[in-house]
Amino acid sequence: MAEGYKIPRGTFDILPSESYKWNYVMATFRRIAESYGYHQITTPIFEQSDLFERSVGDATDIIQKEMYRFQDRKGRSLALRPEGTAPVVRSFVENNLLYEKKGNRLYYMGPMFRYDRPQKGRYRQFYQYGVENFGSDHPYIDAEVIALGYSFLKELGLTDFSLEINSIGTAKSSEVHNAALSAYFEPHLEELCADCRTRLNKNPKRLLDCKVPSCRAIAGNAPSMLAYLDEESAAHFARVQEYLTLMEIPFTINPTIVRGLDYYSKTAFEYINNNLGSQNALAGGGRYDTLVEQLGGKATTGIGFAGGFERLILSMEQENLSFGEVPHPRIFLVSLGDEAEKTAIKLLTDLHNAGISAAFDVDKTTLNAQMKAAGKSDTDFTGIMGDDEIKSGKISLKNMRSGEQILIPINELITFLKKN
RNA sequence: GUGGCUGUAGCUCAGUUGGUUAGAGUGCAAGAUUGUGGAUCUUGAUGUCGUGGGUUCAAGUCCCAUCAGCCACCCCA
Repeated sequence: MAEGYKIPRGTFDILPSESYKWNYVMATFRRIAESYGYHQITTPIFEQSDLFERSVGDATDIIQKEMYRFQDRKGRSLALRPEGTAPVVRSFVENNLLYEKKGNRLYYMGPMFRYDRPQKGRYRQFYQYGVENFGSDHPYIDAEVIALGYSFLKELGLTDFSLEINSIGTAKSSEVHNAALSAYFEPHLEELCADCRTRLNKNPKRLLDCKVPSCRAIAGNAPSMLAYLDEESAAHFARVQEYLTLMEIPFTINPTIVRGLDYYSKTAFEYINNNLGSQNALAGGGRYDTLVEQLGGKATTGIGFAGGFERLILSMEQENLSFGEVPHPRIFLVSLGDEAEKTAIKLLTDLHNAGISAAFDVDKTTLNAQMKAAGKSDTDFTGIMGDDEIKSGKISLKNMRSGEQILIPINELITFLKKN
């Protein structure tokens, strides 16, 4: 480390002692997604930059200041993906997945990149899981996608979160609402905070959940999003709620949920954990009925959500939840003397070939040191071999949890370990 | 991108108004224990005091810059 290299800002290593947590949540997500009939899709971590500019929205912070953009040697403008939906839609269109058996229920996991100021729960390279469902605009599908996310969080044991849903209507009704908001806030321009003044032009809906008290007071009487829903969106939203109720999924309606990406329409939802500090969104998503067509595909509706693994693990740690079994060897071999060491190494090879995790510490020679190493490894069993055992072809097997010790023939060890 | 707090051993942290060889707990290693781990005891190793500059006879301590983490804003996963 003479050079003192340091990890880039906002990134982190997943160290060996933490990896099992990541594997656990990833495996759980995969299991839940597959139980809902979803199939995994993996897309590159970089794409043409205009894929994101056109879908996420030119004016959004994600595109304006957070995207890692670069040129390759041929001058192509590429970007490290800041989110997962656009690439999946790109692949869906490019590969005509609409016509594939496994094409319209997709899930993905992988790193995303956003040049943000790092904070707990917010990183420049972060890992997301998500699902996308194409081809049906039935409100049941909305409820099912929401249910998938809900089941996942529940399956992990999380309880400190809430599901908030909203409908942002169609692009048309949203425009009308924006106009109404502008008309409403315009006269109050002087009283608004600096952020809200820029929001007024960029995205008036954002004024609705400003945290500044003076803005809040004004926003209190502002025209609500729900009041401006077109008939179809309103009916759709009502039915989504009916299905969620039928599925016994608790939710609250939060008319200030906006979502930061341009492509959303109708249903929008977030899973919020209020103990996480200011980065409190566990996952979020919504319907995007025009995105596929916008990206050059046949008009196809879609809905999906994405969540961050970092915040998930943080929440689980806060709630003291289990990440499954901590990896440890099944058996640790201890040998005394040269003959025994040879036997141990042969046995170790057999164990590895049988797919049993087995450990051995050649550097430690005394029994005591080896036993200590065995204890530290958190092994289930320790197999001890000395002169006595070698002569009789047996191994002393100590159960490290109970302390019990038995003597069994070496050639029965693998069978024994598979059974116990 | 804005404002604030912090940075000393692998980890958690102490370090008095600037003063000589920078400490503790934990973890790590060895031994007590050359056929039995987890408890206890003994001993031991480990620090560019985030980095770079400055002030000073003297800087972990003061000043400036820089990097990083955290908190709030912003944004969002």
